[in-house]
Amino acid sequence: MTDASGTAGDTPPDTNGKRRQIRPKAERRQQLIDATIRCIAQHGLSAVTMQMVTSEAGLSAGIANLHFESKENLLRETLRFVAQEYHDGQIDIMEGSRISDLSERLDALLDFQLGRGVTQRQKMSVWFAYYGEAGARPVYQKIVSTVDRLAAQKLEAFFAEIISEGQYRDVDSRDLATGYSALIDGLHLSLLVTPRELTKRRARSVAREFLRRAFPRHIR
Amino acid sequence: MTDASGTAGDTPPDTNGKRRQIRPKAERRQQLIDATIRCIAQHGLSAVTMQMVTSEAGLSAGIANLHFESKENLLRETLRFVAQEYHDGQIDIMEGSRISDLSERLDALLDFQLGRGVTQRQKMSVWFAYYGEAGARPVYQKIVSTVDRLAAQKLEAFFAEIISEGQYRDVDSRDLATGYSALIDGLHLSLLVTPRELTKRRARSVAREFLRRAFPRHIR
DNA sequence: CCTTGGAATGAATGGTTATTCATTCCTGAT
DNA sequence: ATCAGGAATGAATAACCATTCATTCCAAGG
Repeated sequence: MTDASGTAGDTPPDTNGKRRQIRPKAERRQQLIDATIRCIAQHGLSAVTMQMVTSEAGLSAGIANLHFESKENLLRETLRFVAQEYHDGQIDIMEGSRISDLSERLDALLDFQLGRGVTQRQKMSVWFAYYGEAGARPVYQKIVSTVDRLAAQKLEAFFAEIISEGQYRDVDSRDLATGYSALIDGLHLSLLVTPRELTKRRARSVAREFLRRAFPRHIR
Repeated sequence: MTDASGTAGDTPPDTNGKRRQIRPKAERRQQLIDATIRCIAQHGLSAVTMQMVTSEAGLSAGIANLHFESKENLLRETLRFVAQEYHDGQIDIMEGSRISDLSERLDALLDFQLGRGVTQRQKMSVWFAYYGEAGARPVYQKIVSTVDRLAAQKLEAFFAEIISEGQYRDVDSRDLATGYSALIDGLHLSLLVTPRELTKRRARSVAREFLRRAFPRHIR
């Protein structure tokens, strides 16, 4: 739970309090990105310092600048990584060569979006920390937009398939995809900000109801 | 448009470049909160400095500490104000002694939530800036929770009225209220982060579709 | 076993920022 | 008109933080 990254693999026993380790550039970068995610989740984006990140990574002060050149760069790359991870996961399910049945694929998507991996406080915190700054930072907007657009298109195409298979009338795949995405984002937000009012279980049930009203013959 | 506060009234001609003005404490506080909102919207929460706020307010450097004691306090009060403003507006409509017809009241709610006042970039930016930090700041969570809970209850009661009037089956007012709130939040988020992909007009249509599927005899 | 390229370190630097407080000077009361 | 209270100012201060770079020392190739 304390070390929850799905990417950096095992943190080797950092019991080696002294010995200096030399590792490949890519690995160090990922290590620092993972540490940044944890710091943002724990202290908030606006409170994150380089000290905090490097010490969380168990490394020395100057190393983040060595591998990322600047703090801004590190934060940018961290956002890119989180955004990419989320959207890759979604797209993987939607392209769904893995699951052919559309109903099952819908379920899998829901599982992914409101399941363990994504709704971990860590990831959600990071997600919304950047959203919060995006209003004032075109750079962040662009990263999210780029990656979002593709996922939105895939979702629309996926919904179009379902509409066609189910012969649903009076449903526009684009509007529905927009609505569904917004709903999921909003549920993530509630889970993050008011966890007392909304359990994950209920969030899933709410999202499922949305889908059931749109695609009654594909859900339940 | 540049001075969009609904509360602080007119900024008097600050053409008086020199003369020192003494004003009631409450007025100065509001003036500083308004300036803070503008600063957050323009530069992002993490970039806001006291200098920035006080100079945006056209006042001297030390004044924010004089009236709010600390930066943290100023930010906290600013969040409280924005949250209060949003939820008061919502509740005002939902209690709706003003509009007796339920369909019309639904429309009014939608207008408020996705209309000019709320979806101004300024307000949305502030809103999500705080949400972003909320994951790491119990204080923010508490402010939002407190004010949110009441609005959620009112919305649920409002939906229950509609369900009763329309004899809708298979609809749970609580889940529907949760879903609708989440949808609106998510749409605000899209309008903020990816405005290119979503116009206000379409956001309203998406939200309306949600309501129409739940309450077909009350919408359109 | 050397040697060497360059990864990692961490103390030093310079810039930024919240906060303080001695001073100024409105303004309402007398 | 005068005065006292206290609101507002803004220069000074101390803390903090990103970034630099001289130095250290690992590890791969000879």
